[in-house]
Amino acid sequence: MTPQSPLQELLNALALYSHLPSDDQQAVLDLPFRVRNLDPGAYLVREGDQPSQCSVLVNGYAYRQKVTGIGSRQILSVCVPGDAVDLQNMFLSISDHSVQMLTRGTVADVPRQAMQDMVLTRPAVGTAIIQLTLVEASILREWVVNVGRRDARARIAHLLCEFAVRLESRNLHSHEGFELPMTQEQLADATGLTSVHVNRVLKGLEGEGLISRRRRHIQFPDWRALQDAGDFSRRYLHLSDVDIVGERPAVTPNLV
Amino acid sequence: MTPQSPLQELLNALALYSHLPSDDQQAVLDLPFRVRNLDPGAYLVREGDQPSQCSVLVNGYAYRQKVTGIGSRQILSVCVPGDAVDLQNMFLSISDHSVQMLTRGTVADVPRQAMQDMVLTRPAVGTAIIQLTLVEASILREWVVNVGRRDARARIAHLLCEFAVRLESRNLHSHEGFELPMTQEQLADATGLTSVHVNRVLKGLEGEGLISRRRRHIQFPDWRALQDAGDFSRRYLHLSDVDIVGERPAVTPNLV
DNA sequence: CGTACGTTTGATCTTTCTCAATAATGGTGG
DNA sequence: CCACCATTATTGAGAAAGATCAAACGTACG
Repeated sequence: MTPQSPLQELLNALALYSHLPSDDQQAVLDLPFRVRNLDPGAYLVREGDQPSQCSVLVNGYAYRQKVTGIGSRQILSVCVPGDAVDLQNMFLSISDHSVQMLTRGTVADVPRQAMQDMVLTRPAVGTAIIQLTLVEASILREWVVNVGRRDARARIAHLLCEFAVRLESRNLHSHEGFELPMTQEQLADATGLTSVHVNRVLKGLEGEGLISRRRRHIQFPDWRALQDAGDFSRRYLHLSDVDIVGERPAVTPNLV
Repeated sequence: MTPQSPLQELLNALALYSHLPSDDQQAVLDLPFRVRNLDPGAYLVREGDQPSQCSVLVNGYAYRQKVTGIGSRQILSVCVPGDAVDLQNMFLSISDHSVQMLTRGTVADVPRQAMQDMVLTRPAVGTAIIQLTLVEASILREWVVNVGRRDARARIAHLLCEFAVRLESRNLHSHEGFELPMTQEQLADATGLTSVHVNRVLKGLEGEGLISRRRRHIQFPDWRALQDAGDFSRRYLHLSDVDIVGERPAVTPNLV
């Protein structure tokens, strides 16, 4: 509603894991940046690049990706608004993967040096950024498990659960379900399957009453059953173990 | 040869990615710690734990691991001497995965607070630790690709290549090859395969002349061909893009 | 209105898993 | 030093999940 800095989203993301003192918050908002509007498929970073800025996703979705020697693609994670897309590149010079827009959207480019200075001189911000990075690593570990040790049905169900909870934790979707910003082929590349098989699995889940679909809009008529099918537990998202000890069901009231 | 602090290994690991001023080096060596000897299979951290110390692997090997609801195990990474096993737990309270010893070995437990203070008050150490964490994340991304988009033969070949290069970069094995510290079942859990199939693939690689084996000792008669089979490029290990720009073939003279 | 992209469906083929059994190997106690 | 036991490695045969190939169908958009 109210006009706000594009970097407000970044602040929200950081606030998920730590409380930032208000001068640190201000420092984040005062970061220099330049805004860009991007189309689906546009690259934010390319594998091998040595980027001089750190892009923050302001709105829209993006994904991390790597391509094998024989040309198949693996999607490594989906970035949501507020994600700092290449923290990696702040401390490692050469990017080891690519980041592309999934939907149309906007990013704010922050000079690498400014971001780095802030992380190193403001312990609270540094802690928050490290926490974000560690949560991303935790999600990555869960993806290894998903792709390595679950069958197709569980992989898809797990991905849908993860996405729903992550969106919910950032207040990006309503109880009604959400708009999945990916094609079935992208879903396949995220789960290590083929698009043909993804299609069949989705139909299967729909037939079982675990999801319902109208185009890419997904709803969860039986959230509990979907979690079971996907062997999903939100623990690895670390949504409530930094500030608050124990469960905090209020975060996703309608999904518990 | 010379008696040295158990934390020397940690320092070596940090030095791989940054040059540390000598007072920072000393600060690392001055960290308080307690040493423990552990048998294979011993847990360093359990999923769900809230550990109060950060363990550094001094010698031997360990692995990160998660178990799915139906009981299958996925190995997420192999830790080598010098790895700080739970940096995660320094900034996130609840561990999202387990770490177990692969071989007999020793760890040095550093109090969480001491480690955290050092990271936050010494920018050079903080930078080095963040770099280590980011390289681990990069390796994790490559594992997602490996498990998600490569066939069995490539997965095994890739794993062998990665392990060889990582050991080499820390001077932990000779040109002759190395002692693989894993059973075929653990290899299977690392690659999302079954031990039966791992066995067949290993025999296949041996038959093709890409590796040779005497028990768990692996040699590489045709290193180039093995890399090709595994679609392996060491770029994602970030071994030479922090301090030094461009390739530095000296790191693994016999493996290039 | 047509074109491009995404989805859906069917038929067939491969890779990898499962189940089962046998053979090495290393460690241990006598 | 040797016999025994628990692990680990190896091999075979059959089953299954998912891939591949091919085609038709929708839908959005210029």
